[in-house]
Amino acid sequence: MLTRERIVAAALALVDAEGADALSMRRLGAELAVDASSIYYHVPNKAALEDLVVDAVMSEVDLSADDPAAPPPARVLTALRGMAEALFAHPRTLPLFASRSLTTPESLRPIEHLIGVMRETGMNYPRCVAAVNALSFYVLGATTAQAVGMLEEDRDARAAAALAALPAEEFPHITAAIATPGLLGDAEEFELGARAMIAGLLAEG
Amino acid sequence: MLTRERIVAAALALVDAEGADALSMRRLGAELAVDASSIYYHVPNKAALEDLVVDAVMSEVDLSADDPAAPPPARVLTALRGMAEALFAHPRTLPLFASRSLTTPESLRPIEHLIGVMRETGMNYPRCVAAVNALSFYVLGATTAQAVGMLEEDRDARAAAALAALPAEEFPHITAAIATPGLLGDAEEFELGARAMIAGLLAEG
DNA sequence: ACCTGAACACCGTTCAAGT
DNA sequence: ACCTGAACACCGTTCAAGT
Repeated sequence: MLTRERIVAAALALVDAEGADALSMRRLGAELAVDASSIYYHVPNKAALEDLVVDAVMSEVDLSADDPAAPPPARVLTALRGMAEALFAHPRTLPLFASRSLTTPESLRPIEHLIGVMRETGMNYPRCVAAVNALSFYVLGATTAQAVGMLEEDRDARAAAALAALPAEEFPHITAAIATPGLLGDAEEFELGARAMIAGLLAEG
Repeated sequence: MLTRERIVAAALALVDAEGADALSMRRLGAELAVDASSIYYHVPNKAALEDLVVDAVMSEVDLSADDPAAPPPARVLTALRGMAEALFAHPRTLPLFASRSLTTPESLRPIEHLIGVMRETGMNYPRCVAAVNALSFYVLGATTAQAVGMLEEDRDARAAAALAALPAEEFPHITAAIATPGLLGDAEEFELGARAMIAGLLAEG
């Protein structure tokens, strides 16, 4: 029996293994030993399926490390770490996050959690939402930047070549930045940026 | 005569008018009154074309408002405003930004500029890059959030319906946030988040 | 040098028909 | 209720051939 769960699990596995471009209804059907058209009985269309893949990844976020007694900045940092961990476990789904949206209660739980923590600082809702939005995009950005290294196959040699070909006189900083080895590990870099953003966003509350 | 410039201009116009999904080599060929295969003489493939569309938008960023004598935080804010303005002028290209990368000198100029300004605070290169990365993703995130309102056609009614259907007991904050009218205009919200991030990122320099 | 046409190997989606 | 098969209207990319 085909179920929505089986379909989503197969779709996520396919994206993990071969990238977002490899996800097609026909290919997915083959993977499930079923005709492509059968999928439409369980999922309205491909866009909805992509939403569900994004939901599945976001549902893996572990919020159990939260200590409700800790100060808000520490709690937010813990939550962001949890998000980064889940995203990093599925780097090839990252492009989907930008164009798709969260649709299930399970996947919206981390967002609910973050708004709740921000809220305890006395910030009003519109500002909480803006702050959570900024933080979420930071996590997505930092995770994407880290994933670039491990996904050379997906990555365009073109982009790297373009950076390398940049005239050093006109682009001294980019040139120098490329030449400077990352003094910080990825994890430390993530922490630094996250702490900075949290401090900034909570300071003006 | 077909040129790379004409192709990119037509591609950007097409995405602006009908969204990123409408961009196909065949459709673009029709728009240029040329066979789809002719495009391959000027651009290696569709991924490269999408890179060039992203480059074209980023090249529109106006950095002329920069005052080199101003303090770094003010200069960074000015640059982010310029980026947001350019992105907001082409909201339907935003999904492309997440999956494509900048490849031309013109489009990398705002990045070079930002790194340079950060650099004047004495921050080392890896941290400058991390900071600029975080700020860029903030601009992308904030712009995307703002664009959602004006692009209902692209937007899934599914996403909105999912939020509305969320059980209020389990998701009190999201429910409340939806019900709370945006007290801040989009522009003010962008400014607040941007100032907060800049303050946070420059503070620990 | 620049463009075309045909071909190859794919797509997403619908819908009558089967069980 | 659940799945299939065929069909429709598309795709990206290649490559010999034309001018």
